[in-house]
Amino acid sequence: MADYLPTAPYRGTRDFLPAEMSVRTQVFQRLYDVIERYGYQRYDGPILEPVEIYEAKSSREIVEQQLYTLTDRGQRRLALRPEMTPSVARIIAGNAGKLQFPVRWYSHPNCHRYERPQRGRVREHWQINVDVFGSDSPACEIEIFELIHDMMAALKASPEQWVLRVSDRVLLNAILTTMVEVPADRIREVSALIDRWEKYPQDRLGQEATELGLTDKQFHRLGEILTAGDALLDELPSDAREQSVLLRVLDSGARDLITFDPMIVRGFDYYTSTVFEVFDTSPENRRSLFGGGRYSNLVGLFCDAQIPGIGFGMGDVTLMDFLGTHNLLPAPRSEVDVAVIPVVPALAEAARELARDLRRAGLRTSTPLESRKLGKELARADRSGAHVAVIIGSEEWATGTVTIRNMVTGDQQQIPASAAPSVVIAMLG
RNA sequence: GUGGGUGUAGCUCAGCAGGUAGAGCACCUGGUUGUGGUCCAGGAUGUCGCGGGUUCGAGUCCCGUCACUCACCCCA
Repeated sequence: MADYLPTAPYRGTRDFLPAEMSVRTQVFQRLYDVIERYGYQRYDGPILEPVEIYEAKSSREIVEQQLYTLTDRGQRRLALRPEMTPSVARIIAGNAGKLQFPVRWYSHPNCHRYERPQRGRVREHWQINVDVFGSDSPACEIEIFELIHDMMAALKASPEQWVLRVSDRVLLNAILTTMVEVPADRIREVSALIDRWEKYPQDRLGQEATELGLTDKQFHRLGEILTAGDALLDELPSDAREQSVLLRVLDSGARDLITFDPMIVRGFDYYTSTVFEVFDTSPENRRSLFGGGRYSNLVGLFCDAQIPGIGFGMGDVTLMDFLGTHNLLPAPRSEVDVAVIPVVPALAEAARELARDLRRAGLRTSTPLESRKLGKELARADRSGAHVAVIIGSEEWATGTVTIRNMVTGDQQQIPASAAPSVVIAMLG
């Protein structure tokens, strides 16, 4: 027996058959529509990038363990993009001279990371990226947060099904420095610990805090602060208040769009102030649907210009889990609206002729590729989701008429062939 | 990279004190030579993930391996 090649896609990647593709297309189209309504324009870039653009500012874990890398025939080190933000920063830097800032851009790239696949995580995912470049204004934050709310509304998600949690690294640093007295060289490690605060049990958190040099008193104080919620905002040091973009958002009318949560830190090194994530409130989906933040210096890797950016990524895997969990997935579209079926092979030409008229009227129309019995073709038409069948019989065709069958009710009528497009459209409406 | 669970028909799964492999759904044919979805009658389908071991005999026990899956790490 021959050894066949495997039919399963490479681990962590997915095939999308038409039914699933149809669902995805509908979901994504709703999101594109919302994003474009805010004036964001779509761009794209290469899936391959020089490794160096990730080494400087992504997370260490991604570069060291999750990057797909290769060397080209000219010994250049390349990577399959694990995320889009460094690419878009590169594109912005390379074209800064001809762009009118602030720039609003979005894209929908596939990104690759070498991970162990599990719920919400695969090796190739499709991530909608939305970014604003060239503005430090808190208006960027507010617009992005409003946009996220509109995207979720377009998916018919209700507000209690998800939560937008926001923090600010500048604020967090000030809190750690002044309120917990964390030494400057420990800020980053303590931040990473905070990122895991909800996942680890208290004793493990305490143990790691001790290893980082925190006293029991400092650890206790940290716990108080992280769980204080909005009350924390009232006891902030004044210099933190002045520096934080987020506090200006919280003082605005956009207050109700977000939940302030100092436990949001995020892993990417390039975030400089605002950071945020969207979570499903349903417990089986524990990973974030959106993740993003403000990055002041990323474009600086590529040029002298100081062009700040803010944006987020939204992954298809966690999104589809969310929609599935809350029963928000749209139904796949049918293959066709109408099937034209000749009763005998000799009428195949007539069927194609009529199908041509139906297609010109905008109807998605099929004709049989194989000559089979009428019953077989009707069954096929039914399974393809066609709501209407047009049956072409010999005597009828000779007199210029066809039979129209409503596939849902089974009702049939004879009509002039020339009236078929309008009659079918009326039946579908 | 670390740990747990699962691999039997196209799909969902049953099978177990080790004794020659099953159900439902789907599929095919006919009843209906110009009528699908219902109904009736019949039918096809498996290297029981792979390799080795124990045994008279292994889907069932043991070892290894691969795949899938869940969790950790990290992140969409």
